[in-house]
Formats: sequence, C-alpha cells, structure tokens
Amino acid sequence: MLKMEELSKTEETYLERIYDLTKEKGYANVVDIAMALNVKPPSVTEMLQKLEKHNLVNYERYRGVTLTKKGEVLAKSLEQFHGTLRRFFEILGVDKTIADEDACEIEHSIHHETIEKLTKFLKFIQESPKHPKWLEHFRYYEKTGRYRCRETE
Amino acid sequence: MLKMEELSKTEETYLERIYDLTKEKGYANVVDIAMALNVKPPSVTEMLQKLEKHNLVNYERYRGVTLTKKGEVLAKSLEQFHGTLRRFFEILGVDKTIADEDACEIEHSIHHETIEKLTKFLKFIQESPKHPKWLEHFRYYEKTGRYRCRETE
DNA sequence: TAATAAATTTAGGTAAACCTAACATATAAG
DNA sequence: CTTATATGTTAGGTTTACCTAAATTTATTA
Repeated sequence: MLKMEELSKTEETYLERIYDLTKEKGYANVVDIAMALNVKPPSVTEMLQKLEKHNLVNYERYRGVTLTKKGEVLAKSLEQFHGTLRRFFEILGVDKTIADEDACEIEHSIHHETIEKLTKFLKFIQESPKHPKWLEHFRYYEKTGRYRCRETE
Repeated sequence: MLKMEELSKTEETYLERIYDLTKEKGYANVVDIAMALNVKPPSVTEMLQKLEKHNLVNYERYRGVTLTKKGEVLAKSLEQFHGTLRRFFEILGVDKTIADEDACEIEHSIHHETIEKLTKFLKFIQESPKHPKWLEHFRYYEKTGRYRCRETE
C-alpha cells in the first residue's frame, strides 16, 4: 500500500484540494486553492514548494499546478476514503456538512487498517440484503431509544 | 453541552492523561505525564501553565497537579467518547492497540453531533437483540466478501 | 544537617503552518 | 504595445508545541 506516513496532514489536505480543482479545470491555481482551504495565497505557494519537493505536484512559479502520478494516486485514495467516511456519517444521520467536515479531519489521522475495516463495514451494511430494513431499525432506535422488533437471535 | 472549541487538541490530550493518572494515584506529576505522552518534562510544565489559565487544573509550581471540577467534567466526557470509538473499532476487527491510537486521534477532532450519533449507533448494535448473530455475519463478510444468509428483507 | 539525587522549571531555540506587506509577473484593455 | 489589474511570490513575523541545557527546588540519605 501507499506510504503516507511521510506526509503531514496539511500536505494531504492540499493534495486533495488540488486534485478536486484539477478534475474541474484541468489544473489548479493558487487563488482557488487558497479559497478552498480558507488560507491566504502565500501559504499556498509555500505548500506547493513543499509538495514539489515530495514529488507530488508539478509546480512552475507563476504557472498553475498539476499532480504528478504519485500525487494523483495518493489523492485518489484519500478521496476514496473521504467518501467512505462521509457516507458512513450520513448513514448515522449526521448532517451532510458536518459529515463532510469530520470526514476531512479524520481521513488524515487514522491507520490504514482502520480505514480498510471501516470500508468493508460500510460495504457490508450498504450491500446487505437486509440493508433497508436494518437502517429503518436504526433510525427508529435513534429517535426512540427502543428496538422496533423484539424477536431475539 | 460542553464548549470544547476553545481548547486545542493537545490540551485535551494532556487533560485525559492527567485524568488517568489522577484516577491511579490521586494526583499527576510531570515525569509521569511526560512519559505517558512521549514528550519531555519542559513541554509538560508549559502545558500545565496553559491548562491552569483555562481553569482546567490546579497547578502549583514544583508540586503535582489535579483537575478542577471543570477539567474533570471535560476529561470524563473525553474519556467516554474515547471508549466509544475504541469499542467501535474493535467491533470492526481493528487491532486493540491501533483502535486505541485512532480513537485518541479522532476524539479531539470531530463534532459533537457526530460523537452522539456514533455513540447511539454503538449502543444500537451492542444492545440489539440480534447482536451476536449480526456480528458473526459481519465477520463472515469481512473474511469472505460474501453474505452468509441470502434471504432478503 | 549537609550533600547528593531526583524532579521541576526557566531560558532560549526549532519547525510547521499560518499571516501581512511589499514586490514581481502575467493577462487584459485601451 | 503600454498600462492597469489579476495573480503569484518573497520577506519577515506570529503562534503552537515541541526540544536541550542550565538553573532551581524538593526529597533522600549518609
């Protein structure tokens, strides 16, 4: 699997934004990255230089940025896990905006093993033949604190 | 609910360690906190001064530390959520050590709403009359990628 | 009780990630 | 094609959380 240990959480966050912008426009520019991350342009420039050192972006002063192959692979796997987390929180009934924010926070701080188990768990509950009923039961429990069906086993 | 927004993640982490040590020995001292958090004593002293400013600990130079009421209430709720997260990861099949580390990382970075939903979800799956069977099915799915029972609904 | 050892604090320094203000380059408009 | 505006970069500064080395205080023990 990918070695992400060497990247800081912040680097990963920038990488994802660059990936998103690149998907939209074919490249990413400083102002847009800054807006997306709620920071000022000089912070972006600084980070781009660091990302380039790590061979994650192709960066030319005063020109836009694109991801290297390595950067893209990493960004994709980050985004995939971000999605997993977000969907999981939404299933739990967390508000969409908050689910997204929390996914964003968490995706950079947990072990790969946990990511994998969570992904499998989400697939399990989403693809389960019992999925719709099961979810209804949870929603009911969530509101009332009681189990809808009492039959055991 | 508690306003945690004003505390940094690091402050919360120290608070929890102090809480643990206090439960064990009645108070916490600098060396033990430093060991538990894998930092050097001067970092602890610095943080204790900060925690005192926030009225979370009773701190006297060269003497030990104890939590204030405010600090204790906060530490308790942090620890409770830590436990919830850890148990959840363990249910998913994550290794105990990793589950604990990840719980520790996450507990300081997500919204209260998410914490609450997760807690309810954990109660739901743990107290469910179907709990043991349900878990078996997940473990089976986790290993084989297939659902054990095929009956729908 | 004086001397040594252990624990704690202070002083001063580093790295990451941010900022503002000033400067440089690129783009667009006259 | 030159100037005005956009965008991007550099220089230098801040904050947080860490560090080492050098005091200082407390505890131990000879």
